[in-house]
Amino acid sequence: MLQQSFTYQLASISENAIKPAAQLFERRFGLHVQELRVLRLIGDQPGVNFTTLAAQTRFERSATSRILSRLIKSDLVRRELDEHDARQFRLFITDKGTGLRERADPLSLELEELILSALSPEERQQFRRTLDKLSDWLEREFQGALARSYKESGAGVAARRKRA
Amino acid sequence: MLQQSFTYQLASISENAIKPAAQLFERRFGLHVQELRVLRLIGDQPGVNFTTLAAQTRFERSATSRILSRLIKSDLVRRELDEHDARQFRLFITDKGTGLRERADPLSLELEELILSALSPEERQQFRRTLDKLSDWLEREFQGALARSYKESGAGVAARRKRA
DNA sequence: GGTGATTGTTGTATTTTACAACAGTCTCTT
DNA sequence: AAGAGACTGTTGTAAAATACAACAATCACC
Repeated sequence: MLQQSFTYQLASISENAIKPAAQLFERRFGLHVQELRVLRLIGDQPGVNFTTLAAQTRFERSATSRILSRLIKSDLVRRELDEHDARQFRLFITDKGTGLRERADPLSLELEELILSALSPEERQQFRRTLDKLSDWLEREFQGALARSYKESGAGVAARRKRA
Repeated sequence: MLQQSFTYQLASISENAIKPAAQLFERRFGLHVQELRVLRLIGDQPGVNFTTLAAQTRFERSATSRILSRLIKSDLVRRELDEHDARQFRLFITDKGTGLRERADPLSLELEELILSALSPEERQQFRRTLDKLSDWLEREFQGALARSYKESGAGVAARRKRA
């Protein structure tokens, strides 16, 4: 095979791993992985509000909001008004939601096992450590470093984007 | 932070790394990364035909076809009819395309350097090895292993998909 | 009590992605 | 040599994902 760029390789791994897994979840539980992820975030942080939640999902607030309303309609999540601030909701997982998680979480772990089964235990450990390190750096520093190294005139950027 | 699923972490790394890089390329060269990738594939395999190419891009043939036509219109790629089979084209990179690559490729390498700069040289090496191993396994075996472990009735699958 | 900020939702435009139909060409069979 | 079927690459279009901005309700502060 050709010399593969690292970023491409990463993208392709994550796609090859995620897509089939996502389909499996959808078939089994009738839930998109994104919904499952929001469900988990709420389950792990009883009483979160929307803004905090949306910041963790890495999709748009609007998307998060729609996912949320589906979860509520399916009775997997419920929300209460915050007693101190009527603008906010506090979100909780329901018993039904907990039940779903109890079935879904083991499958997630199994799948992860399966994906990583190509690696030896040491490799696996090392790999996770490296991933942690890398994702940390990417979230915190990378964007800034990139901007510093490759900044261009604001005008140029804006102009190009319009045209495209 | 919460216990992160491995697949989610991968996706988020690749997104955080790729998106800003892609924007940079677009600003600099007026080319989407996908187009750049197709350009590279053609440059590295002078005379490829469309089907082979499409199999390597990991997007749809239709998408590949449209990307290709943009590259041709921009005079970065040219195509000849295959002399033995009039159904096929053979694709070549043009001088203009080569010129573009000569400017774009170094930037790719630099960016990759920057992304991986969080890791020590040993980590980096180990990381790439692991990625190779993993992507290999995912491409070759994983889908099959998944199907074997988690197969469900074909009817059920089809039915569910209709409804969704 | 009025101004500006914040919370979460909704409408809508834009882009991406997928699917399927298609014309042209080939291969193989009879 | 003619017809069936398979292949190549392109195109139209539907569906889904994504982004953006407007919005009503509420708050906080002067």
